[in-house]
Amino acid sequence: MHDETDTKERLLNAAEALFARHGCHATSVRAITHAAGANLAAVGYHFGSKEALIRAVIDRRLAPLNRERLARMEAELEAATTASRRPRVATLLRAFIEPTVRFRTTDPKGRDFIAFVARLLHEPEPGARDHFFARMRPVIKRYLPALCAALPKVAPEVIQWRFHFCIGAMAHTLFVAVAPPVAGHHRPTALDGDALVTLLVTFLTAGMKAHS
Amino acid sequence: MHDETDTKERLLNAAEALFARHGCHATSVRAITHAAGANLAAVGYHFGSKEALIRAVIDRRLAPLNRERLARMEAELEAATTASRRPRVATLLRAFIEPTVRFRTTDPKGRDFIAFVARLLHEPEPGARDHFFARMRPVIKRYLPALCAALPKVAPEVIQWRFHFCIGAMAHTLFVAVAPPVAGHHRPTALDGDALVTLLVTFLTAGMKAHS
DNA sequence: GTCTATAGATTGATAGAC
DNA sequence: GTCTATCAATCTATAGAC
Repeated sequence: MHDETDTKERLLNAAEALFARHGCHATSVRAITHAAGANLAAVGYHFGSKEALIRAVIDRRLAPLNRERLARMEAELEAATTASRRPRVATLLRAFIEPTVRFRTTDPKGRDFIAFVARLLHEPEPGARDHFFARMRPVIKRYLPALCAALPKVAPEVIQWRFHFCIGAMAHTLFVAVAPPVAGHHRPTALDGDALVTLLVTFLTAGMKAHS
Repeated sequence: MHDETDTKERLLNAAEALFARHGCHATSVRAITHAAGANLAAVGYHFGSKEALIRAVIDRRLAPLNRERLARMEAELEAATTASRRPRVATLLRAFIEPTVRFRTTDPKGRDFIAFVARLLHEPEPGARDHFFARMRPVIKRYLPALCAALPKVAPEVIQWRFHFCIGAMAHTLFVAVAPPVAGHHRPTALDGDALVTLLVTFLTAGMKAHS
C-alpha cells in the first residue's frame, strides 16, 4: 500500500487524480486519504485544510510549467533582439502551449493535472480559481507586451482579448484530448502531442494576426 | 416573496442563478428552494430529483438557442446554394456564436446560463455534462459538413479539431466577459455583445482558414 | 400542491492516545 | 507523524399530515 514516497507526496498524487476525475468539490478528504493509503487526519496534519491541499496540488505542477513558459518566451525575445527582428507570434504561442502538452505526454500524472486545470479555469467559486489566476498573472503580464511587440499593427486591447481566445481554445482542447469519457462524443481522430500543438499554433497564430 | 410565476419556474430561475454562481455540486436543494421561496420538498415534487432539475435548467435555455443556430446555418447554406457560391465561414461561425451572446445581452438571466454552461463543458463527472453534449451533438453534426463545404481545402479532421478550438475560445470568452468576480484578473476593456462577437468571429475565421 | 419532520448517509475538522 | 473516535453540520430524498 505505502510507496517509497512520503505521505505528503502520496496525498498530493491521490488528490490530483481524484480532483481530475470528479472535481474538487465532489472529492472528499476521506476519498483522498483512502486512495493515498493514509489516515483521515493526514490532510489536516500535513496541509491544514482541504483548501490548502488544493492550492498545493496547483502549485506543485504550475510553478515549473510557468518557469518553462517564461524561459522560452524570453529566449525568443532575446533571439529577436539580436537578430534585429520582431518576435514571432507562432514561437511565442508555442512557448506558452507546448510545455503543457509535452508535460501531458511525458508524465502520466500530467493528464490529471490538465483535466483539473481546465475545470479550475471556470470554477465559479473564488478560492481555488483565484489562487490559480494569481499564479498565472505574472506570466500573462509578461506575455502581453511580447505579443504586442510581435503584432505592432494590432491594437493592444484586441491582443488582450485574442490572448483570452487562445487560452480558452487551449484549455478546452487539452481537456477534450485528455478526458475521453464523453459518452458518444464526436471526438476527432486521436493525435500525438506534437501534432496537436502544431494544429493549435497554426490556428491561433492565424487568429492573432487577423486584420480586423 | 412569491412572484406571479409558478413554483416550477421559480425553481428553475433560482437553480440557474445559483448554479452559475457556485456550481451545481456546491448548490444544495435547500439553497435553491429557499431562494425560490418554495419548500424544501418542492424540487422532489416538481422534478423528481436534483439531477433532473439540472437537466431541466439546461434544456429550457439550450433548446431555443440551438433552434436559432440551426435556422441561421440553414439560411446561409440556402443562400449559398441559390447564389452558386460556397457558404461563408464567417457567417457560419457567427450563426453559431451570436445567438448565445445576444441572448446574454437581452435576458438578464442569460448571463447566469452562460456561466453555468462554461462550467458544464469541463465537468469531470458524467451526468449533467453528458446531457449537455447529447443536446449539442445534433447541432455539431450539422455544422461540421457545412464548415467542410465552406473550406474545401482544409482536411475534415483538421476542421473537426478547429471547431473544438472555436468552442473552447467561445466558452472561455463568454465566461470571462460574464463573470467579473475574478479578483484582480487582467480582464480587458469591457465590450458590448456585438463588438465581442465581431472580435471572436474575426479571430476564429482567420484560424479556420489557416493553411497548414 | 404545499408543508413539517425526519431518516440515513456523508461531510470537514479536530481532540487526544500512542 | 500516525491513529481512533467523534463532533457538529450538512446533504438528498421521502413519508405523511393538511
